[in-house]
Amino acid sequence: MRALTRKGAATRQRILEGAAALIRENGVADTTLDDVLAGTATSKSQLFHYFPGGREELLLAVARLEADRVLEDQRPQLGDLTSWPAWQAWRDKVVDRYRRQGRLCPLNSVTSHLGSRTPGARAVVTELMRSWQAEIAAGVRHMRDAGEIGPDVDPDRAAAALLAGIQGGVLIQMSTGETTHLEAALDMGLAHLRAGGARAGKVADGL
Amino acid sequence: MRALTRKGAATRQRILEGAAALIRENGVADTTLDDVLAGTATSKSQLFHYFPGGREELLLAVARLEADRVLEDQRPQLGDLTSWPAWQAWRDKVVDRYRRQGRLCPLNSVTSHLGSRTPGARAVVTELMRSWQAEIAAGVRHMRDAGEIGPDVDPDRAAAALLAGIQGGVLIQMSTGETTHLEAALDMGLAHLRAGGARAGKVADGL
DNA sequence: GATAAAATGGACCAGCAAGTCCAAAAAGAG
DNA sequence: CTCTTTTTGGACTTGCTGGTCCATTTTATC
Repeated sequence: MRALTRKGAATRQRILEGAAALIRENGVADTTLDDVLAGTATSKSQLFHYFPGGREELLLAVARLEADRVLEDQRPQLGDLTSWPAWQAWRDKVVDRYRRQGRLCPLNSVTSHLGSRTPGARAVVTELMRSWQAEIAAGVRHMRDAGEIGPDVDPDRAAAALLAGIQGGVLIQMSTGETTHLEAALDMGLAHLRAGGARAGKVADGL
Repeated sequence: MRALTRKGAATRQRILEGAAALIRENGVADTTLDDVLAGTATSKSQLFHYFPGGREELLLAVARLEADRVLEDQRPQLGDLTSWPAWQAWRDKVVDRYRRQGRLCPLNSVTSHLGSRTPGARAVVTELMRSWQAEIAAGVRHMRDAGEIGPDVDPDRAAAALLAGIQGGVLIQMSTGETTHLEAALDMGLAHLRAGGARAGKVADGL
């Protein structure tokens, strides 16, 4: 049963990407299976052939696709947080990415629609957050080892805070359409790291 | 037409609160109008009598209700950010509130479900964010005037960053179930303010 | 080229949930 | 007490959308 012709694989991919595109444009709620069919020149039997779980399975696949995109769109900067200019470059890339994306956040849209019914949806997001945070933490660790950040800073916790700021910034952007909050959060997070990371009580002087 | 008997007002309220309770418990997607009817001992004609716009209007009303709750649940601490202990108390209250709330975030649930169809939904969130940020900013301003924070800190931008951290922390909690990120974001934000706000890089551009 | 497996087309079904309607009961006004 | 307005009950309609089914065509394999 694990057979899958080249043609079949192509069709599956076409459906998946077509669905993702539609959702990115119109949101999940306004994207029916028939829309996907029409938009990808496929028939219902094809969709259910490649996604036996129907709508739910398709949506989950789209979620995975979008989750991958999120990290990919931050490369290569995300994997190279080894100097302050590099951090700044990453920050700019993140802001730019979400500014382009506009109000719609396909991943949030999909997962909040699948909601609690599908544990898989949560897993996708959780996993994304985990690796995202891990990469940021690696950067913090690098800077700490390089002596740019005080040794008392917990990389994971700092990364968690930074990540939360990003997520919140994007969430707010979904309502306001502005990236103001995203930028403020990132800038504050970076400033805090640069200041040596809360060496409790001590204000950065030299630098 | 602006007639509304005492009995009528009570019924309307019963429907609204019943709907909110159901949504808080089961999420928007799994809450049908019939569920609301059953849960509030009302009939369909009543629902459409008091909410002529049907489901959409009801959901919007629920969104407003939940938005109000968010700020109310932070009082009186939110309005009294006048000392570091007070800030800490507020921080604890926020964490506690969302820890209690658990994975489900009714407001996010409702608005992301109404999505882009209803501009009103966005407006509710935007307004909530605006006043939330304003109250935080007032606190920052107070601390700055008291000399606890450097004069070069932009209260609005600091508040924006803090707010983004909160939102992101809650968002992540919706997947992970943990308040780790929320706490990390708040703690970092407060630490940063406490450290004097150490020159937050960019020039402020307000909201 | 024959046979099996996969891919495709599209009609059809079923259920649900939003919304409509009309008639009856209750409440208010005078 | 009567007349009007509001409130209520609940059956009914309707449209949409996810999902099923089977016949047909195409592709792989030997």
